[in-house]
Amino acid sequence: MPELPEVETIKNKLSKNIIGKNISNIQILSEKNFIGDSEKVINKKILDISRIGKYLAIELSDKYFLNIHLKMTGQIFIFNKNKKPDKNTRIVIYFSDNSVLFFNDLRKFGYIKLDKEKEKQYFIDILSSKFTFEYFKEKSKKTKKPIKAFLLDQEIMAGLGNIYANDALFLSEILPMRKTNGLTDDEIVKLFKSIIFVINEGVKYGGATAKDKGYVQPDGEHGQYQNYFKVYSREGKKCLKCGTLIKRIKQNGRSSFFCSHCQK
DNA sequence: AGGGGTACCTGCGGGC
DNA sequence: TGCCCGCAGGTACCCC
Repeated sequence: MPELPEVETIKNKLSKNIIGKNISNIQILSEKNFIGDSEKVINKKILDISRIGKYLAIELSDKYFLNIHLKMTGQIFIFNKNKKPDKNTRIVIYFSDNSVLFFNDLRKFGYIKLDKEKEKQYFIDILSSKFTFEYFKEKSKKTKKPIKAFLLDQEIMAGLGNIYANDALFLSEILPMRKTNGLTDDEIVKLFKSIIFVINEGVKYGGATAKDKGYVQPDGEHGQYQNYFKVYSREGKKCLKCGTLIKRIKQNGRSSFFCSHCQK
């Protein structure tokens, strides 16, 4: 579920809520969703929270990190200690001030991993200064696969998922099945700008909350970017620019949405 | 090497 | 109503 804007929103809200707290206990309700020795987190203090791509890293005292990936349906909530786990609660972290962190995940793909270092620090995060136009252009010239797959490759640029990749292609008027190294220089410019734009819009609206079981913020608030989708999930609806009906195809097992008139 | 397909899970909604 | 199928915001792993 969550892409860069969703994870960024979670990071920002968590920062306000849990930095400085001490962990008093942890309860693992689903073994596969916690990796590492969970006992080691007890009595650690939360020092900082950072994000790279779709990964969250909670820095603990004694140089430990809780690396978190939410995959499709992971959620993080902060409640007071009276809140009872529900059927999707996989991990509960108790703080000494009587608040709790819930890790909920319907599909159980996500995880919290205790490690001695942050994950994927080599990633080029889209909101970082390392993600430059020169870098983007150089990578695109060397890539033969379809542009949609290129945008989703976290090793190239970290943060885009299916929603924002589709919307960035729509804004730059490029069809998702085009070969990456076949794009013109002008298209590369437009695409780079569109990526930055949609990611920032996603952050501005607090991410996209589209379904009951999907992404919500740690305080239960919903994101609003779903009200600003450009093509994503709009199959059969009118293109916002020209009125042509939006089409959907499958690429590498994922849906791609596009306007066959506006996108070339 | 790089690309595609599948696996990992659960639940929802549509068609018959 | 019930069953079967496709679908879901992600990525690791296998195979060619």
